[in-house]
Amino acid sequence: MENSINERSVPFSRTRDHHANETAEDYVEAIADIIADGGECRVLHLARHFNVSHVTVSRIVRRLQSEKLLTTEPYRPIELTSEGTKLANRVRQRHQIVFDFLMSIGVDQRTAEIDSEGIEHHVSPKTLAAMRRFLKERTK
Amino acid sequence: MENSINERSVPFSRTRDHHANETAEDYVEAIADIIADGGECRVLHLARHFNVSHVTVSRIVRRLQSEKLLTTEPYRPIELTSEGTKLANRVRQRHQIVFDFLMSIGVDQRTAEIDSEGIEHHVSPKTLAAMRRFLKERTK
DNA sequence: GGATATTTGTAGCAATGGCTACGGATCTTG
DNA sequence: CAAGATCCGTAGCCATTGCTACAAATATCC
Repeated sequence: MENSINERSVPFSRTRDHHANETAEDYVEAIADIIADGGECRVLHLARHFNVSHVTVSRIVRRLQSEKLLTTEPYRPIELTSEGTKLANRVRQRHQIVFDFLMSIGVDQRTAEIDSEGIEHHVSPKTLAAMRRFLKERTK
Repeated sequence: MENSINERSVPFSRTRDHHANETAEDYVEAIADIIADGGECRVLHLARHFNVSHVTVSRIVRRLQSEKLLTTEPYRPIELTSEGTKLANRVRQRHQIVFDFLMSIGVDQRTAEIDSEGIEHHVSPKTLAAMRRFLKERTK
């Protein structure tokens, strides 16, 4: 795990690492959001958020802890490390831009919410910059 | 496998089926392209295309055959079924629109190629329609 | 036709992410 | 404080997609 927001430089580098990266991005983003909302983030919050069992969350949380993106203790809330927070901030920014961008080209809000979640992981810095430029032009 | 081009209607329905679907889409698209190019599609062509071992391709091809998207026999070329061809056509169209769309907002070709491959699987019909509208406006 | 090269299949391993079932920890509440 | 509810960890299953190593089939080339 390189903790880079987009490590692909070659087509179809579809490795397990890539998927694991997406999962990490989704999780730190969700954790940051949940903490921003309710104050603390528990396994069950994530399980509800992703609509998976608490067991799946538990295992992924353990992995992300070993990758130093978060800290937690058994039966305790989940916190992001500084590294995890940095990643979360980048991911949230990127997500927001992709969402705003989809809205700006006329996608309805519900669809923009769903699609931006899937699309965000595949938006390279260059494409993100293009979306940013587009939004800037629009608001003029 | 529902053979639908975008079955997500709820955020984070991140099931194994979803990933398997993406793989199926990538493979039928690649097979159609390879056949359109060189005439026949072998396991090794796909292995080179996706930059994975022939073993990985072999197993996935077997699965896609059981899903009736393609036909093949041991040591024989791979053919798409009518169902597989239909899916391939839809995927190729969608891919082309996403690629054209990225180019139209100022993304360089190389980046558009790479990002469109990842993004395409997450573009719902509604978002695709918005991209189509955008491209139509542009050419005016 | 037979040796060689290429291609493909099989066996078997690992990592990731789904799940249910069960049990233990923690919190809430009377 | 004890009982019940809630939350979470562990065990153990499956599917998918990576891999190497080895073996078999097919194609190629004298």
